[in-house]
Parts: sequence; structure tokens; C-alpha cells
Amino acid sequence: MAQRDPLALEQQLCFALYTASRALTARYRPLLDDLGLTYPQYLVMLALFDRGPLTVKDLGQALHLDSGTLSPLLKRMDAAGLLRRTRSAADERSVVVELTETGEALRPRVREIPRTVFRELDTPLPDLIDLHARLTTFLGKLD
Amino acid sequence: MAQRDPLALEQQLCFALYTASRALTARYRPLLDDLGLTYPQYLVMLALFDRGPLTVKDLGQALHLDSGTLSPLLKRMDAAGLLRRTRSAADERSVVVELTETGEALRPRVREIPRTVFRELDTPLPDLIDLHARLTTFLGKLD
DNA sequence: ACACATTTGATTGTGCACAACTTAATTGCC
DNA sequence: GGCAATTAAGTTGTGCACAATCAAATGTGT
Repeated sequence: MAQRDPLALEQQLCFALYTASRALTARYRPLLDDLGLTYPQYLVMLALFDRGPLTVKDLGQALHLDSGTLSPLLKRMDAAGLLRRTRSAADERSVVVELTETGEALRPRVREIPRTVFRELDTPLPDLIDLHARLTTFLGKLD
Repeated sequence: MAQRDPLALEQQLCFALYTASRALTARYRPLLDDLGLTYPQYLVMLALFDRGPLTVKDLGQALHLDSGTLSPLLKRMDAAGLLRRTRSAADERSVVVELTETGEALRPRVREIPRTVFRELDTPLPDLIDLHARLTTFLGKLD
């Protein structure tokens, strides 16, 4: 009776993901608070740092979020002066999102955040790499 | 340059957890909708199935949720007739949560849910066990 | 016994997630 | 060219998460 109930296990996997996700983002929170960012807003910053101006649709595909989540989130980041939203001239349906100078100026501090979290984590890097790889494989099955 | 930026990787780990958690709970959602439950409500049901009546504090420790989340959630489940909340006689600060007959009657259907999700998942059980084990170890570092 | 600290749960307020719907622009098809 | 179908964002409404605060009950030390 190595595993008494594989179904309970599957349940536990979902719960473990749910718990681990919240616990790890909680580690980011105090650092993000210093920059006035939430975790999803931080993800938007990373996407714009890496890829330059993006449409709302692009951001949605990158972060797996829909306009119901992104529209108000981007509106808040716009109000905070971090980014600009402008209707695309080529296609008036699209809205292009790009960082302002204020947003761009946060780049070094934002990039320092995962470094700090990792330092405080006390987990060997190979373990993180391994976990990430297995999660990615698993995610592939969930499309 | 096998890994050019371990910090970006760490970032990706948090994002991978965040994405995987949402993707997997999304698999539960249509099944939970049939029972009129949300995922956190489903976790409350499981805790009560396994351990019998619990205080709000007990539930909070089991699910890593505080009263700000649990109070309104339990209020909704109470309104739906799934459970009862009663002040403890021994300690008037505590509220004991217990399933009603309606809630108890959902047990077989609730227990079928993870079974169905796993069947639709197309991932070998050993992979799930392995992922779960690594997640649990990682979670241990996050307390 | 009594003042003070702690514990428990509820409440308020903000910001995601997500479903369902709306509006406006564009595409495709004839 | 004209019209139905599709696409992109935004809006509305519900339900978490989480921080901060509050009120009431209990515990503690003297």
C-alpha cells in the first residue's frame, strides 16, 4: 500500500500547486511593495522589459490573462505613470502598451527582486531548475 | 552557458507555479460548477470530510487562509445549505463549522472529481507523484 | 480581583481571476 | 461592395486573497 489513493494524490497535487504558488508570491510581496507593484503588475513589467511594446492581446497570451483582468490592471499602471496605452494606428481594435521613462527606470530594481528572493530561499539552484523543468513539462499537458 | 541567468530562472519558477496552479484548477472548474462549488470551497469540503467539524482557525491552518478569506466564504456555503457555523460553547471566540446533511450528501460526487481530472490529464501517475514530492519539499523551505 | 495582553473571528477595502456581455473595428465571403 | 462572422478591448458582476482594523472572549501576572 505504497499509495493508498492515487486520486487523493492528484487532489494533493492541485493543492500543493495552489499553496506553493501563494507561498512563493508571498516572498515577492514585500519587495514588490517597495516598488508599488503587485505580482501580476510585475509580470507585465517583465514582459515589457523583455519584448518592448506589446498589445493587450500579446500580454494576455504571454501571461495567460484575459482583458477582463488586464484592462483594469493596465489602467492602474497607467494611472501610476508606469506605462502608456495607445490605440494602434494600423488596427484601431488593438491597444499598444509601452513603458514610460518612469517605468523603464524601474528595470534595475525589478531585476534585482528574483535575485533577492532566491538568496533568501535557501534551496540549491539545481533543485529549482529541476522543479521548473518538471513543472514546464506538466504545463505542456494542460494546454 | 548552460544557464545564462539563474535569477531569470527563479522568476520563471514563480511564474510556472502561478500558471500551473491556475491551469490545473481550471480543469476542476467545470466539474465543480456542477456541484455549485468554487475551488476553495471544495477544499473546505475535503477538510470537513476528512476531519469532521473544525473551527474556522483549524480550517485556516489546514488551507493556509485567514478569516478575511474564510469568513465570507463560509457564509456563502452556509447560505447554500452545505454547512452550519455555531459558536463554541467551551470558547465563545471560536466558531465550529460542520457539514449539513446536504453537504455530507455531496461526498461521493466530490470524491469523484479528482478521479475525473486525473483521467483527463494524460500524465503517468509516477510523474504526478514525483512532482508532488518535489513540490512538498520545496514548500517545506517556504514556511 | 483586576488590568493588560492575546486569541478568535468578522469587517472593510484593494486588487486580481474569470465568466458573460458589449462595442467597435476588421476580415471573409458572396 | 455589402454583410455576416470574427477579433480586440472594455465593462459588469462574483468570488477569492490579503492587509488592516475592530470587537469580544479568554488568558496572564501580580
